[in-house]
Amino acid sequence: MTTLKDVARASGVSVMTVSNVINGVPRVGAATRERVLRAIDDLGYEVNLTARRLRSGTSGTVALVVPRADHPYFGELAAAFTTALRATGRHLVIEQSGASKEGELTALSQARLQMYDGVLLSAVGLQYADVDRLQPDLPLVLLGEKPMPPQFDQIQLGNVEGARLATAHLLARGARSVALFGGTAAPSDGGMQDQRTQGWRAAHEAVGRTADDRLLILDPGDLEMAPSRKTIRDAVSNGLELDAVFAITDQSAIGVIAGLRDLGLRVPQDVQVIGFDNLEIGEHVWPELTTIDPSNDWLVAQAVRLLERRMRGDHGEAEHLVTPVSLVERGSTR
Amino acid sequence: MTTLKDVARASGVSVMTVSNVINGVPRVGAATRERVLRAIDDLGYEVNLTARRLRSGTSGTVALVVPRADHPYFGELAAAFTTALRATGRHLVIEQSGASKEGELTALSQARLQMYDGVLLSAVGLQYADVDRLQPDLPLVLLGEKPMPPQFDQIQLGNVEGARLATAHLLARGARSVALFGGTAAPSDGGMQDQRTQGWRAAHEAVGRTADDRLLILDPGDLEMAPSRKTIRDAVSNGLELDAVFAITDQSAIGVIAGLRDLGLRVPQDVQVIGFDNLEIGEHVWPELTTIDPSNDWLVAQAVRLLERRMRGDHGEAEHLVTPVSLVERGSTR
DNA sequence: ACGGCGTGGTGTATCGATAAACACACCGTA
DNA sequence: TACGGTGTGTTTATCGATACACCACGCCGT
Repeated sequence: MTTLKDVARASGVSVMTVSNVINGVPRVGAATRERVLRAIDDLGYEVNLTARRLRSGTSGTVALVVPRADHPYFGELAAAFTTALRATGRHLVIEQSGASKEGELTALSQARLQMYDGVLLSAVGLQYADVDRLQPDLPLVLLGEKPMPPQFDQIQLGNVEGARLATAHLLARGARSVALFGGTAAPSDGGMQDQRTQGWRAAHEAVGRTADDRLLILDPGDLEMAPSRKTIRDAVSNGLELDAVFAITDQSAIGVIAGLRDLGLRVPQDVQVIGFDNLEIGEHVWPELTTIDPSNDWLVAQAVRLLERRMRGDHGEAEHLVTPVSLVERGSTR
Repeated sequence: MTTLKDVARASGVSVMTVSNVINGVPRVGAATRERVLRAIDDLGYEVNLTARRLRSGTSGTVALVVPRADHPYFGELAAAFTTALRATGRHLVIEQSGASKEGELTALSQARLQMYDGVLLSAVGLQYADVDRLQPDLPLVLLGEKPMPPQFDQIQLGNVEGARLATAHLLARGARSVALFGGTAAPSDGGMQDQRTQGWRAAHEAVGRTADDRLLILDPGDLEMAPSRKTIRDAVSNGLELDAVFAITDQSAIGVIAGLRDLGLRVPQDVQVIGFDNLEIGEHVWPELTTIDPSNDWLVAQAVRLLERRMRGDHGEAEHLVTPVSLVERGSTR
């Protein structure tokens, strides 16, 4: 590998001058600059970023900590962040936390280790207190789904509002028994599933009804398609009567639709289904999936903006944002 | 940030001794080691990987260069690699090349820049000669879909065989006009699309027929769902007669199925459809997608194995592997 | 003639970790 | 007493890039 020293020797100047040429420092004469540039070209020199990083104390890399990288929602998120960060010349490294507190803490400690310039943390297992203990100067944006310490920037999806919108849509379309797929029985950590459950209840109350807890179907395991499919099938076979399902994620909604089809039920004629996330795939499955759009692009743009601000050293007031949500009506509801 | 120096000062020894304790070098007395470990604990010291990297000349990261990170196939690939590499303590960075030669060359030059320990390159735009020029000691595994210089390790999907299998399946199920969606008119770069087109032709010849070039529908743009859907719709509306489609990827197959449905055609009764990639989603859409399984897990495992070998400095003969493929029969074919 | 100043460029120390050579006390043995 | 070996630590140099202080030189005005 060729280094500054090689270039310096080849062009008969000091390493410092070469460094200055590379960084566009104006105290280099035109002739010298010419000579150095030619040498750089001849030798095919490229800066060693590791060295530059050590010197500057930055890494040019941002970590995205997610529970599972292979879930389509996080896949789309990761791709969007990769693109958004490239515009600022930074790289994204994905850390999988396995949705556990330990995994997330490890990732954060790794974060210091790797000298990431910033961290985007999709907190699932971490609690308020865990995050509260973190050094407050770490450029960290919480994509948290639950209440988190105010000293950190934070962007939440409009979970309650989105779930309310979804449920209200089903009710408005004549549904009488709106099951909630993937909810939580009792509010526990205030996380995403809690919030969407809350929206489901709120929508019922808004029309003077009460959500029926027997229609609350618990998360069958990471909300993946295959277990979701089996779970809804078992629930309905066991006599659960429903004419609509609000599935807490698009991924599980696709599983739910598959499960209903296994039973010979038609969507939306027999059972209406609505999801949450607005995955690209939802537009092309059959029936096309009605869903809630959580404005992911907006979330990504804001997260990058906030992170850039922190990475520039701004220690101003933390921002707490909630994404706008909207209903995307397609064929899986009437 | 606390450094070795701080720990050394706190425990009254030299930095080198601290370093030795951390790295388990056995030339440290038990009492001293105790003292140092306590200091490390007290100060919450963690090694600075950037410095270690500069010193050791490695980076602990591997780059995966793909055309588009947001395509589900590459998403699944990236997640699988992230997991596989974590087992060896390494990180994955995803570089998007935009499927262009320039993008891929930039990524490779970046690769040197970033001092990646290795590169997994899904070559689309690069030609034989471009890759041939690369320094042969770069730990590089080509996930290339086309013929590449023999000095590099290379894993190809069983494209020809898979496409043959897919087409043969359709023919065996009584299809008379098997369209190829996303093929290439004339072999150009020997890439994935050429190879799968070749398999489509081969399957026809194997049963004494000749593939009809009017049934060859060109790639409408990155094989994404929305353009695929529109393209198949236009083709059929314009009078193209077909009773089966081999879509070159699952992603486009899902678009094709949606497009056919737009026209009121039933899958598989009116038109059978088969894909290629065995994406997880294919199992849960309706009709469930018949497809070719390219053994992705096998590919990932082999790629990591080969890369590890190179990163260990092995300069032995390069391996050229082809993944085994198999037919996954589901509901989109009869 | 001489101090002052701008231009162009060079040494030196530093970021944090580590390999390799070196220092030194202590022991047994000839 | 002299000498080699062993067990523990320390010093020095280095990875490659860069911040900062400093220096050489020519030109100016007084």
